[in-house]
Amino acid sequence: MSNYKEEIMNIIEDLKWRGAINQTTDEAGLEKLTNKKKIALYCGVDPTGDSMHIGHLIPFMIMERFSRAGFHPYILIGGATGSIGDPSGRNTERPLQTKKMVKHNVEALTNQMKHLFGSDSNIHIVNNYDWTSNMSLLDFLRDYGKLFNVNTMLSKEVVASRLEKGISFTEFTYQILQALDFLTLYRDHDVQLQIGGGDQWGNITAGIDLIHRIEGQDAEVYGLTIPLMLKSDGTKFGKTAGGAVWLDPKKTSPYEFYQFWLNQNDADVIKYLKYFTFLPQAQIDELAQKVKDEPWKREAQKTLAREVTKFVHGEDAVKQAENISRILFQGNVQDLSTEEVSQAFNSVPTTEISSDPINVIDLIIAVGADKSKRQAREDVNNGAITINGSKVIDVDTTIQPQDNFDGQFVIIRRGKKHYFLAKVK
RNA sequence: GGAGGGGUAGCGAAGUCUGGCUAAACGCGGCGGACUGUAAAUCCGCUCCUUCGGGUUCGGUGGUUCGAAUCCACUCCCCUCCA
Repeated sequence: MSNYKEEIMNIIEDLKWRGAINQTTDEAGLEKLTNKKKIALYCGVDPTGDSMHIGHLIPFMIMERFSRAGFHPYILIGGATGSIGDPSGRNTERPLQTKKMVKHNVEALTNQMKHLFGSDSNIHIVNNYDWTSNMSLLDFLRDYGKLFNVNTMLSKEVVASRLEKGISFTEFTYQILQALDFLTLYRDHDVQLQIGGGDQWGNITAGIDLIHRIEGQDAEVYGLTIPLMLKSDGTKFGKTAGGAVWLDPKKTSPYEFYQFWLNQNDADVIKYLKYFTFLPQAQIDELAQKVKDEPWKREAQKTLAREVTKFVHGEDAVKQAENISRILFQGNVQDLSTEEVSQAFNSVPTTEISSDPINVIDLIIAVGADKSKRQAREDVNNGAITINGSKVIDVDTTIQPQDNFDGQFVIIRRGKKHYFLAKVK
């Protein structure tokens, strides 16, 4: 594979091709600047939860692209802004998080990010709590409040849309805090570009305005927003039956993560390849052609799953996920050795059972494959249940846990791809 | 404080006047199956629990009744308008 850095002519051109740009404050100016200077840039993440899901990857992929192209990205964790509440994207007031919770989330997210980008990454992580927490109210009002025109603040879409239902002064002030972040990063780290979701436009321009006011009109700063990621059917990207797809392998196993990407449909897969992988344009175009010519091979989906899993969980996780997938979908579990079972089912829900003979229905419940016996019976009657590779269609079947895999495991499958493992004590 | 409206299964929403035919329409979501490419779309089935006898449900409590989501009383919560 060719080097990403050499591959692209201009980062902005590349982002455009990848469909990663919704709007910019001055595209021509930004393109010119990025051509002659490896600028610093930032995007913010508010600690609204203690774990990241693939939605967080959307801005991160762009940061990583900048990083690989030699730029200097900063990821700002909103220890301050997160304790205020961003009114963007909401039509009601956000419940305040306790300070303790914000702190906990900040720590959790920071750790996850460090892990995601690796210790040798040149992506820096900063926390706006550091420059906000000790500012006095009087300083805030005198130094910055004076520079914000309430009329302008009111006219921002996010605020305007809330005026009817009401917005607290706290949330109203959010844009000032975010503007202050941009200013601080501009001063301390020469950050010249802020990136955010489409709903961040107002906050980003607030920052640019503030910098212009304080540092002068010729301060060269830009904003760029990312389009909302939607599936081709118009539904939200990144949700599955089980909820969000998490980056934490404890919450979403690498195998499940891999499967999520593998299962993307033809209409979306190229869009995701452009967005979530670092593959060069030529290779993606080639894959796009393959989707048209031989869709059943699912080359594009496989590549997408491999690349994204590699980025998030590493090469070994990809190998393991591919291995598990091959066994589960192409082979017969009965052909597996006991050793292979424990490998392949490492990330599958596992329950300990005794070695006594057990009724199928009870086994299904014990292992958590269904939540009620009623449902379990229905699934058996529908032919949805497979034990150790053979279909069970009689609800009165008795399973001998010791019959397979050296008496160590029983493999339960519900439907096409839900596997459960019973470990015999 | 005053006047109205509302709380029904995971969600949305009928049913309440005219009590039983209502474990409760319909839509969404979810699950399974068919088709297929571990896709999308479509189609079919299921979607409170059960030892399959039954049991427990319509904010809560108590009542009327042979019988209540439906009628009555009290109570809690939510929304809108007025003060």
